[in-house]
Amino acid sequence: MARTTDGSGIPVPQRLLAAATRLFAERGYDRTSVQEIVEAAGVTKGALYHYFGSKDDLLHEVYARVLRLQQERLDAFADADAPVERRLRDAAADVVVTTIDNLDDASIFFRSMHHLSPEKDKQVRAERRRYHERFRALVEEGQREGVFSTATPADLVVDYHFGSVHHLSTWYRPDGPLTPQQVADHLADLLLRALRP
Amino acid sequence: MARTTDGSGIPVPQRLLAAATRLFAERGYDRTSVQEIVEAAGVTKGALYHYFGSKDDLLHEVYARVLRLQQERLDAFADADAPVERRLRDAAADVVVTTIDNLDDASIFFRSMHHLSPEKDKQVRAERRRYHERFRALVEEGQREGVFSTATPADLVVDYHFGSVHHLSTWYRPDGPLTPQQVADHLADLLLRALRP
DNA sequence: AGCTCCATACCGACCGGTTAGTCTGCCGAG
DNA sequence: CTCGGCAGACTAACCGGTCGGTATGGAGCT
Repeated sequence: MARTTDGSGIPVPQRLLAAATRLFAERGYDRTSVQEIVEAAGVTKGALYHYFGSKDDLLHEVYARVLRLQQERLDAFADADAPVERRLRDAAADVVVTTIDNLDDASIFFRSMHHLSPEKDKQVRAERRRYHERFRALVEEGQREGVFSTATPADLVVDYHFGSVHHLSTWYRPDGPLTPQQVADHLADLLLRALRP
Repeated sequence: MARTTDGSGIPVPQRLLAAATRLFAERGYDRTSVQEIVEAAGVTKGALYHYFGSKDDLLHEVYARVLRLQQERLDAFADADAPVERRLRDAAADVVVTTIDNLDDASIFFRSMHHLSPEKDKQVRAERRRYHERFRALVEEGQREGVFSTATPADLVVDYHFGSVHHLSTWYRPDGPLTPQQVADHLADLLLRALRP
């Protein structure tokens, strides 16, 4: 067992990351002190600065984890063997579901980007761009095939949809009337309906 | 002349508000010190605390200004004498244009809500809710008349559209290829296309 | 016209409190 | 004996907000 765990069996770095995620989402990055993070994780500052270089590093880790997950899932849906309208719909719905499943991550993502150091900000933006472009490629593919309207530039269509995803952390409440899957279906529907030729 | 102005002729309170708006949008509320604000406005702390009760007050003023403007414009469009699809379209496009025209306000609005004191937060949420409901009423009206699809709950439609408005401050750049009006037309188009029965 | 008086507008040194990050050293495992 | 893993006291830098003081212009009286 050793010193990397307490009674819970979860290693210290992960406990710190989990505590930071929750607190960043709750109070925001600046309003969360490292003291609060280490207390929530049941350790002290020594432990935090043993594993992470700075408070900023912690935030970056949250971003890296989210981006990795979303990119993997998007790639899987985009590479599937199905008509493009089906692949886009599945991808659009999936990002809604996974975003709702990780609403804390989403709040942090969209509210705290500007707290990253310039280099980390650059790195995150680059990865987001890759994600955006993969998604856009799906729209463009459908437009070339004639199954999607070309009235709106693909870039704008992607931003339109991700605006709504972004917005989820503002209004979605787990105790509301709609399940994550229902919301996802509706939002994917709206996207596909807007794209009808 | 007197002491309420410097060479620019703009009164001190407005200079403070303008400086705060720019800085809050640039670096975020917490990363902006009152010292920086007063320096940008060309005064000292004494002046700031003479006109405003707290730093928080300054933020609240920004919100109040934005909310008032948007609500007035929405009411004007919603009350117009025209078919509902036209009124919704105009309102949807207008909020995009005015948001782009005040991108700083928009960044602050969506990124710094949680920095407001509980009471002010409550007040802002209440006004936003009124705005949301006015917009939703337009969608519902069209749905009742049969000119809009009822496949998606009106609430979700409104959140879908405002997600994209919210998102503008993330990606829109004045030096990009699209004018504010062009973006507005496209986004309003997407909304109306998604609502076709 | 001149003088007094006071409200308004603003200055800037100062205070209590908080923060991210550092550093020394202990402890248990191998 | 050594070394990763961590504890926790410490520091230097700020930060929001306060407060006594100063300058200015106009109202009221004579």
